[in-house]
Formats: sequence, structure tokens, C-alpha cells
Amino acid sequence: MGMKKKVLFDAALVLHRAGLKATPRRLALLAFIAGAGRPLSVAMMSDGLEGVANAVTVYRALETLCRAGITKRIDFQHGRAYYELADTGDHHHIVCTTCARVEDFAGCEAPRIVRNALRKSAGFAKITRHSLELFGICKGCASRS
Amino acid sequence: MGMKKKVLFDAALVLHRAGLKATPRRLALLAFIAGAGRPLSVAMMSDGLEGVANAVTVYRALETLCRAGITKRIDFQHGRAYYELADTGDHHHIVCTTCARVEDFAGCEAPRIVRNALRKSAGFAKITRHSLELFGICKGCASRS
DNA sequence: CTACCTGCAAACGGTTTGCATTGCC
DNA sequence: GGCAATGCAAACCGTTTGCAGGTAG
Repeated sequence: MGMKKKVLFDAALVLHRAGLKATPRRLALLAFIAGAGRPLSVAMMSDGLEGVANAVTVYRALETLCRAGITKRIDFQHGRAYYELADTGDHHHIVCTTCARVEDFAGCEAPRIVRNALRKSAGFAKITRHSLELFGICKGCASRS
Repeated sequence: MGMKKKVLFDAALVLHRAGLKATPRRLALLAFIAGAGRPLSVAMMSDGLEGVANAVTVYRALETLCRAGITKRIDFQHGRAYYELADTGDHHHIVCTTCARVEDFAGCEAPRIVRNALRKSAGFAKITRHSLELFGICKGCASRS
């Protein structure tokens, strides 16, 4: 009954907290990313924001947002970068190599992996981040083939 | 005393087994990759093979080799792909985000992670491969900063 | 008012492709 | 000899940058 969907964050607030200007494009971009609920490429964003924000602006805004830790970049090995909100917990993704469908998965064992790697490593002082994506075939594509 | 370094594989043999022609460039390329002992970018290979193999040839050879499972592509998120021999076991890499130094690390818990992810997943039938790279600061760069 | 954000156009760098030639099997 | 591999040049595509103008704080 007109109840708004849960809002994960207030974009203007998040921007201000990070010391960034809350410009219309940044607000629109964050709303678009939050609304999508899945990682988006720059093309998806600038298409979705056509007439609102230029692709170059999206690139620059994302660079700023990622540096501020508001968004993060994900690599699906498609030859382009994807982005999602950073506050969505430590999850990773399973990507269908046939239809590019993406599903989240939690329960990454990263802390243990990082600890083990550092213990065995001769030359590294610390680990700052990691990438972990799984690639496979989704049920739809599996049954279709 | 003139003893040759351990040869991990016979490139011509591997190519023949895969049903591929053992051309001079492919042999040179495989020797170069095997000799490097670390993941290489296309630029590194075509530079190292200057006068022997063209960059375009390297790209095409790598595509063929990766499809045949002889080499594999690695993503260090540098904006270009790296390649190494595929027969080097299930290891992954730690990359220094300052100097790009690369170290291997074994003991990836991939099987367990994959099993857990599949069990929890609603929409995926199988996992065919995964990416896992750690990014951090090597001791050299840490002490230098 | 000023520093920073934005758009346009052009540069950039890695990768791919078309086409003519070469060379392995 | 035939089909795949190769080189050259040019296209491609995601991304970055220079510069001129606009706008949030």
C-alpha cells in the first residue's frame, strides 16, 4: 500500500559523509546502482541514465565512489568492469559463462585463505584485497543445452 | 656441469597430443612461457620473441593454446591479460599493487568453496572454473614506504 | 566565489579481424 | 597440395584525458 521498498542507504548522506558533493548525476547513479541490485557495467549505467549522465561522467563518478569505498569494482572477465555498492557485505559471484547470469554467494573463506597465504608467503607483508569469482553454467542454460 | 634445467614438458609433444601443429612460433612461445616461470602479458611475450613472432600471432596462438588447455589466462586487473602454463597445478597468485611483483600460493580451498557455493545456490548447475587472486603489498614495497 | 564536477571530442592501449601470403603435415 | 598459421594494417571497444564551461557548497 504505497509502502516504499527498503532503502539501503541515503545516497546524499553517504556522499556527504565521504566529503563528496551530492551532485544530481552522482545521486542518480547511486540510485540506479542500488535499484539494479546486481553488478552493472558502465554501458548499462550510462544507457540507463541516458540524458542524465554521460558515460565519461559515469567513469569519473565511479572512480571517485570506489576510492571513497562507496562502490566497488568487480571483474567478470568479460573485458569490461562491473560495479556494485560496497556495503553489501563480503559476498562474491557465480557467473554463467553462457548467458552471463549472475548470482551472489556468501560464505567466502577469504579470511582463512588470506591468513594461510600470508603465513606461507616469503615476500608479502600484507593482503589488502582479493578477487574471487566462480564461473559455471546456470540451470536454465544447462537444461537448454 | 652443463646439466639442463628440468624440462617440465616437451612442447612439440604437448602440441601433437592436442592435435595442433607444432609450428616454430608456437614452440618458441611455449618455450618462452615455460622459461619465464611466471605469468606473462602478451606484450612481454611479443617483445621477448621479437623477430620470431608477431603480437597478433601471439594472441592467436594463446587463444588456441588456452582452448586446448595447454595455457591459461590469468587476470591481475592491470587492464591486460596474463598467461601461464596450465599444468602447474592449482595455485593462485599474490600480486603487489605497488610494484606488480607476483608470487604463487598453493593451498587454494577452491573445492570446498565450490561445493558450498553450489549447495547454497538456487540457480546454478555446475561450476567450471574460478578466479582467485590476492592483492597486497610486498615486503620490499612495504619497507620502502 | 572557487574548487570541483560535467560534457564533448579526441587520444589511448589492449585485443580482434580482413586479407593476402607462407608453410606445416 | 590443401588447410591452417602468419604478418600487416586497420578496425574495435572499453577507458582515459584535455579543455571549455557549469554548478554545488
